Amino acid sequence: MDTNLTGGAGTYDVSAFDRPSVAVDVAAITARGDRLHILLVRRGVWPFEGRWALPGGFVKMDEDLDTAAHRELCEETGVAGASYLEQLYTFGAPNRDPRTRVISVAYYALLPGPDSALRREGRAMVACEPEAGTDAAEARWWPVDSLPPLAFDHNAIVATALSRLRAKLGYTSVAYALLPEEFTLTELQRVYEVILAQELDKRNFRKKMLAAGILDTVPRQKREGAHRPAQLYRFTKREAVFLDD
Amino acid sequence: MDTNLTGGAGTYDVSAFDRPSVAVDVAAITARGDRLHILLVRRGVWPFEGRWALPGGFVKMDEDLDTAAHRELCEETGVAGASYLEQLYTFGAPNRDPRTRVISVAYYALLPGPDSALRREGRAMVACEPEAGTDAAEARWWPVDSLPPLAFDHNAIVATALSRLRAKLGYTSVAYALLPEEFTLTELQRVYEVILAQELDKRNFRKKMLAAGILDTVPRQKREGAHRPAQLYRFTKREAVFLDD
DNA sequence: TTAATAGTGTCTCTTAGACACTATTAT
DNA sequence: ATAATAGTGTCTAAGAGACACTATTAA
Repeated sequence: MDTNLTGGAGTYDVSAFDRPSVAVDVAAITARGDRLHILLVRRGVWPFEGRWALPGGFVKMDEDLDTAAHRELCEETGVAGASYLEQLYTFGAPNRDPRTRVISVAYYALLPGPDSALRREGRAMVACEPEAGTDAAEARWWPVDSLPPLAFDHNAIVATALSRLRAKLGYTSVAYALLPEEFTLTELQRVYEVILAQELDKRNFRKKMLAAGILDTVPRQKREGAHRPAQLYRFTKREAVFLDD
Repeated sequence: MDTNLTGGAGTYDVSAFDRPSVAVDVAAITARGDRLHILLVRRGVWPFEGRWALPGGFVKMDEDLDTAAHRELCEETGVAGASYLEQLYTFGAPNRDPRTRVISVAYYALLPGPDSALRREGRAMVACEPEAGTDAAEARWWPVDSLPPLAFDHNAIVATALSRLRAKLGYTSVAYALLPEEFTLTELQRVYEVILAQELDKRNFRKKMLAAGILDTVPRQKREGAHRPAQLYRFTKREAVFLDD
């Protein structure tokens, strides 16, 4: 075997070593009802055939990692409108995949729920043409607090994603990615409560959010049901900015 | 080409796809004098021959990522005593390496300086048998605020490492990894000042550290120079615990 | 005695959190 | 009128940060 790593300029034997495969896996998260949900696909092939897993797959040779994450999410689940996507951690234990050495770069994605998901149920997936030959047999949103046992080390990936999301909620405005463009303060509070899994005080919450200077008032109200209509807001920037600036 | 991905249990054609190579790169950080330093190696081979780079190399087929990071650090620089090692981010732009597609899992490592590095200079490297065939021609500590242009995207990796370290300093006890087992409060403060690149108030700093409950007083003093001796402390746990617990 | 560093307390301001009532709407 | 949700202010406690002097040692 010619391991020509030390040769002169331009020489490098690409096939000299066995190489691990590189995959991306995506934990797509949304808030609906009073729980966070994760998008899972049921595997149609060995290994873990029939088990639920995160959408994901192998990175193409000329493809950026972020691009691969978007693509796999879209191909396997039809979800195209991720409003936030962030690299999470790279999982590379030698035996995490029974097929061969697979190193997985895990991502998490945030999606706004279906309209008014914070009150009632609905269909969340945005249209996206699935490619032929995908391994996913079925895709479904699962509430995070009652997940089935997942394929590979995907339970660990989900746990990492949730703890990262909880942390980021504290010092950035990521919450924007789980909400529609315009929303009421009650809806915003609901997202925080769902992620943190605890009730928050209404007055303190509103004080803090308005003081943070990340919200714009929109000259419109949301009227729904037999009660006082609610003021609508939007995030000044639809990106995750740091608080305290 | 037989792309047997969908076959029955146990069948999977490992050679079906072109695969990227996977490397680890390590930003090893220490504090000496009044600056942070990073350990760089000068490349002896194409590409970027002669340029300085982070120690790193390809992940072996059956090797954990963390293990690979430790190994590369040790092989290329002789540094074996990293007291903290954490995965940082995975860099995978398709053209970050001119040889072929290389996806790099970046780590950062923290090392205590040589004895009293916070006052005077010294030799920091701990013994470790370098293996034959390493690509590194030379290894040196560089002050982070005057780095040369590095190979690949290594300047970006260093920047990421520093900002992560600064952030973690605020809510964990990682600082332990940059200090010897026993140290004075002044030395501890020095580490904080060097990382944050700003002076801190002595009284407030000591109040906060002692209140955090992560330090034990050791029944010993450090006497050095013509002045009052200083009380020695050690971290209750030599690991990065969260503050506020 | 001097030079050098160790060690110590108070006050102020900001922030987080507890806490309960009025306003507006549809029916 | 009633039911349902929107919207609002005060007080207290804890933490962050500004600030200056005394203590101990070697030479």
